[in-house]
Amino acid sequence: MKIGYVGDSKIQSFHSARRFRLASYSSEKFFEYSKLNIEGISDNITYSVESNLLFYRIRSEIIPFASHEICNDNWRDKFKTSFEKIGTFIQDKCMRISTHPDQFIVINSPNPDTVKTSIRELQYHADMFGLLNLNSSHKIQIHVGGAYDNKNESIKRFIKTCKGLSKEILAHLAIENDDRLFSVNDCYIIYQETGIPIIFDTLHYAIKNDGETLLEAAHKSFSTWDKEDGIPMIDYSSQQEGLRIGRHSDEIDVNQFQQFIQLTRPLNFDIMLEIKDKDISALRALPFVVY
DNA sequence: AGTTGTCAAGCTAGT
DNA sequence: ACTAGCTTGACAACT
Repeated sequence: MKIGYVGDSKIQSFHSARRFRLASYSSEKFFEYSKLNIEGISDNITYSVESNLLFYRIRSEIIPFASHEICNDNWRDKFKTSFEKIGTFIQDKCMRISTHPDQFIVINSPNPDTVKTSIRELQYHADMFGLLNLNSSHKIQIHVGGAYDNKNESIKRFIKTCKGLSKEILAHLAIENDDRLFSVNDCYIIYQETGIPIIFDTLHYAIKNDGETLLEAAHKSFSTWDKEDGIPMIDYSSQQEGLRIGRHSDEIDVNQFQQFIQLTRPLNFDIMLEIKDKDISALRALPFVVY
C-alpha cells in the first residue's frame, strides 16, 4: 500500500508546472520550461522517496503545449535521457506513477475535433510513460466524459473510441468514477467491454453512487485490475465542511482516514490524495497506511 | 513589489 | 443565453 500526492510538494519549493502563454510560444521557451519542469518532477520524486511517499502524480503541464498543434519541437528526443534516468529511479525505488489529463480531455464527445485533441493529449501522456520506461501498472486516469442527455449512448461512444486507441495509450488508461454522471457501476460497463480498470474515487462515490456500500463499490472497482494493471489505485479525498458538495478539503481529516483504512482493511490498494495541502496531508496519513 | 486577471481545450447545472 | 465550477497554479498585466 502506497500513498502520495499530486504535483508539487507544499513543504518543499519544487516547481514542475511552469507555464507560458500560447501567444508567446517559442522553441526556446518551450525547451527551457520543459527542462525546468522535468527537473521539478525529479526533485519531487527524490523527495517523495526520502519521505516514504511512493505514489506520485505527474502534472499534465510538464511539457507545455505538448499535444497542441503549435508544438513541433521534438521534446521526446531532447529529453529522452532525462526521462530514462527518472524512470530508472522510479523503478529502483518501487514507486508508482499516475497522470490525470484534465477536464478538456473527453473521448466520448460527439464533437470529433474534441475527440481528436483528447487523443493527442492521451498519446502525449503515453509517450511520457514510454520514455520513463514504465509498465502498464502506471496509469493515465481520465473521466468517462459527458452524458449529452443520453448516458447509454455516451458510454457506447466511449467504448467505440477506446477500440481505436493506440496500444500505448490502452496499456496505461484507467477511468475514474465521477461525482455527477458516471458511477462505479457505469464505469464497470466500460470495463466489461474494454478491460480498462476503474480507479475508485472515495469522494465521488460518496456524492454519486447507486446505493451500494463503500466496500461493495471498492470491491467492484478493484475487481477490474488484472495482473498487468497492478494493485488497484484509489483517489482519496474528503468533503470540505460547510462548502459546496464535491469541494475537496483543504487538509486531511486523519480520524476519517483512519476509519477508512480500518473499514477497507482486507483490501490492498495505493492511495492518491486529492487534498489541497498535498504532502502535508500525505505525511500525516502515512502512519495509518498498512504495508 | 504586490495585486488582480487570465490562460488551449469541455461539459453540466444553475441562473 | 450565460456563466461558475471542476482543480489550480502560475504567468502576464496591471497598480
